[in-house]
Amino acid sequence: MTVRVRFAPSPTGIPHVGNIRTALFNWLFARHEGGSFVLRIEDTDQTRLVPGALDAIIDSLRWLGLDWDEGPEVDGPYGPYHQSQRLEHYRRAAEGLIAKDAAYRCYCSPERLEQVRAEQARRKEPPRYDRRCRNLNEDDRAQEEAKGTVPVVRFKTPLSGREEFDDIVRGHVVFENETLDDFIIVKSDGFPTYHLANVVDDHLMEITHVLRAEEWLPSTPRHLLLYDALGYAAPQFVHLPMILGSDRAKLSKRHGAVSLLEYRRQGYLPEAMFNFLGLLGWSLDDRTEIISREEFIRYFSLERIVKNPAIFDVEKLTWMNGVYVRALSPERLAELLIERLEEDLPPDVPRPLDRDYVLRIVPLVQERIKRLDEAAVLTVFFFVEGPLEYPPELLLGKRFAGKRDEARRALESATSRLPAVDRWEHDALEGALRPLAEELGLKAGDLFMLVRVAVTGQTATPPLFETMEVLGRERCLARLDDALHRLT
RNA sequence: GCCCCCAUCGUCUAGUGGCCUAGGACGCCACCCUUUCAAGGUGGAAACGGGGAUUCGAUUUCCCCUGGGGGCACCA
Repeated sequence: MTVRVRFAPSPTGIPHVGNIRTALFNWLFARHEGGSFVLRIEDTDQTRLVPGALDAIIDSLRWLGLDWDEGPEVDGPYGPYHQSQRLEHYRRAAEGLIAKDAAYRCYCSPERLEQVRAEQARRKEPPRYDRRCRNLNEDDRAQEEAKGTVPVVRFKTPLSGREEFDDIVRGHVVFENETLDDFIIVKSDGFPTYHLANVVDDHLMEITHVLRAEEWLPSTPRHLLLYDALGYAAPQFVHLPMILGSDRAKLSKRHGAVSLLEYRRQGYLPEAMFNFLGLLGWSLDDRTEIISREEFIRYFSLERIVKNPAIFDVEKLTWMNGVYVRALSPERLAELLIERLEEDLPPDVPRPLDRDYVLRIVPLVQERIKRLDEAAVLTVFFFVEGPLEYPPELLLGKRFAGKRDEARRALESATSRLPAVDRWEHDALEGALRPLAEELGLKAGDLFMLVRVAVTGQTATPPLFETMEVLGRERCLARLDDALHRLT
């Protein structure tokens, strides 16, 4: 039997890293097994649809390279892949259950249900449907129908017995039926609930393994009951550990950056995110951190999925992203940087950026940025034309604090010495300034810092002489001159 | 309140009865390299929640407790 798995998001929000990790594990399992990865959209709640959510889902998956074999935009033999287009299947299934007396119509109003729950809460009882409509007779039903009450359909849960199954990561799990209630399978608007639609589709689409987040574990007995009542064979269940926020609670917008696309915006690379997410709840061995997509596919196994929840640690993601940034080819990094810088640089910097120029900057920043969005601050001075903006005190720094004259003299010497450098290249520049420091009785670093600020307006920059080389003679001398004026 | 799951450094994890004086990684600290910032190198601090039981021997098996998480909708 070939493996068929699915990722079944509902378009009710932007997918967060936990959702996508679930997609990733499904995808990895399918690719490892040579099976199929299905994308199914669970849009059965018409009231909660969020515009743009579907695009965000597709965007997120594509960004990580999680391609699906069947689903939206990819026709397959089991379509359609939007549940809202499969209502007939659910309706038929529900009717079959009613006919078999495995389900029944319930006419209780939401208000009454609310009351029941409130009452149960008061008595510290578990909130459950009190099964009032479970045994309605023909007359009762006719009466309700006559009143025009639109019913829901509830599953007739056995009052005793138990549901058990072997979860691939959890092991043997048992639920007593008496702790379950008669859950709704068709809402009054005629749409199925998750439970029904999910079971019907997983069966119809011949899904072999259900990999989903652990939050679904408690509803698995309901699904088992449905599979059984419908006469379907249940798939293998694989409940994945949750990904929690730093407060150990379920991920929500409350946790700041949680959406995958938000990380993309911050300048994380898809290959780093892929690697990081793949290691949240799964590991290859006791030492491997950097794993390529091919290796993930080759080695991924359900057996090595961990049971305990994981906290999403951005710090480690950021480190890993740095590893991937450094591994990029200069050409690729230049490409990414151009796109990014054109976005982030001040508006007066002319676009488009010159590719060859950026290519010269790349080696200076590659090992200094962990995220793409750090590039702009680190490189603005390469792009702005006029005088730099920085407070004069920055020139003085710690070394020349209160010694303005000394700083000015040093800078003057440097400024007058530099024009004589015939080749404006880093080694020649260093060859001019390093001896000068000694002549002036200054530590090389102190003189260099003075020049660095004059030329870049910043105290943290790529190596000074390489930077000056890229900036070019004219711009450097003009900035040196400008700095001198600020000191007088 | 009821049900279910989980439990190794702050975090991600290795570990499946003796190989553990518990390994790796991020982060943190120190030192080295160094013109700043990084990157890199070296070293360091840092964990088996508690109690029973099984066993010659438990991080590893079982039970209880505690702690954490999840679920209990006409949401998925």
